[in-house]
Amino acid sequence: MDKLHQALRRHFGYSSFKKGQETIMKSVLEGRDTVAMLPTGGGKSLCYQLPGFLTDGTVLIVSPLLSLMEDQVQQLKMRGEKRTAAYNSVLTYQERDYILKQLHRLKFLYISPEALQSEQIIKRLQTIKVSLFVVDEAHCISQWGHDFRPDYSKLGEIKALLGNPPTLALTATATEATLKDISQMLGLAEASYFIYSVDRPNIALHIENLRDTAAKTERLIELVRKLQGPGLVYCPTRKWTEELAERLTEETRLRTGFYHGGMESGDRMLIQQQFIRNQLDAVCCTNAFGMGVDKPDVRYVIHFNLPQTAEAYMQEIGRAGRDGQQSISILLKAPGDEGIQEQLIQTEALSQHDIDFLYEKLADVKDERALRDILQQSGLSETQARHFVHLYLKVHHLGDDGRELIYREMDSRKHLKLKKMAGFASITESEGCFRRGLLAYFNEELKPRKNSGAACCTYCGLDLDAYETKGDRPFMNELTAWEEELDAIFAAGRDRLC
DNA sequence: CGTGGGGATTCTAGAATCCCCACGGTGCCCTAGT
Repeated sequence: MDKLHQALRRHFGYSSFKKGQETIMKSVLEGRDTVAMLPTGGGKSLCYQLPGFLTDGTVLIVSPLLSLMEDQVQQLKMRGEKRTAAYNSVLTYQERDYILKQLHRLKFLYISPEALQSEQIIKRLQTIKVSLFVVDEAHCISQWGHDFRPDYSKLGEIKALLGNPPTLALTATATEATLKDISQMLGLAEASYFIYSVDRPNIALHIENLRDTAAKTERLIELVRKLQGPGLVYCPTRKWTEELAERLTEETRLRTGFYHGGMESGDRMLIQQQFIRNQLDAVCCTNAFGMGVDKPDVRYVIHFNLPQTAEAYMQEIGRAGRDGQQSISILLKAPGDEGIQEQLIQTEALSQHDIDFLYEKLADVKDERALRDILQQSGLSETQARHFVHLYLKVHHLGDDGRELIYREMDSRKHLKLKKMAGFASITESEGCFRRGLLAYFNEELKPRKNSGAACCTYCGLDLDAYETKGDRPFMNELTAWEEELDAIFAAGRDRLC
């Protein structure tokens, strides 16, 4: 048995690797920069955890969500690896100080791109050996780094400040253009690429065209009532998640919840936990729900509106059928769906006129905080202000006025988003196999389907009845929920005592 | 594009109606002053 297999057995208790894992790890262990795309549930974290055990130094993992970091830290600790920590705003000052002092003893350190901007932590990281620089959910670099979370675009600089340690970028869904963007932003000129199919053959792809929103609502109720759960319903706005959850509860009597970014973090955790523990049959959610929700048996994902991009669609339907069992994704369309999305993109970008106005207001302000305060008072949203400040500081650094560059950047971001949106809309409208069209967007060819039991898509023919509930289903039953709750409390208590 | 909050207007002194405008989705971050 070779070193990798031995370590796999010793640290994780597995006897074999999943597809792709071994080649990716070998690349990492040879010290090469590596970009890897593995399907959801393909065991991405193992790709840096195992090499971490086999090399000296600390593995630094950039992660997009606090909850994701906490989950990973907990899992590693449960496996017996105590030299693991997450550095973020959840910690108290003392806890943070402790981590900074103990940095050289850590095997795995999880951190957000924002926390990684702190001079203090960079200075400390420069004194230790970073054996591997990992960017988890690396598509966030491309998806968010340009505007929503600009700190993602600075990871390349930080990697350089740390002496360019070997780097591993991991994602489940990316087009060729996104992968290029990731490598460019991280400064990976000569990375090795390991790209596996984005296709999920066990998820049937269904599209239904309906007259209007009212018709979609009726159809949704009918579907949720009939389909084998549990399932997710992706909604376009926060308000829709709440309204549809209420309608579904009334009309189907199933246990339905809602989830969006405007909720208290405690409520968000509760819904996630209830969904994972099968205490909810369906969750109506915005695109906030999903990353880090590792539930194997989600049976359906319904989209109440067109997602903004094909990447978003793939990611969201990918939350179904991680156990490999038959699952279905249903896209409900109605004329005018794109209008709302398009308007969102249009209003988010600043016009030349806005930019001129801001330039006059800012004149000689140099301090970043003062900049942001003035921008907030100008009626910009927080996201708009952050995006502008990011570009403003970047072009000022170059020494000229930079206005032209900002015009162009804003405009090209907007057009790129509109293009992606129109691209996905046209895939859903074109004649022919939907899966083929979708895979073509990711530069993939549809291979002959081995598993003849799995349906492909609406065009190729699928039988919705096959996805209906079989036998009795657990209707709203407070006693069951109460007993499960108690079990969970006892289980948690036992863990603590051990 | 579609919706909803809020201010202004209306006909006749407090509520009904209108119109305009803002908003819509994704998450990190101790900022400062109690």
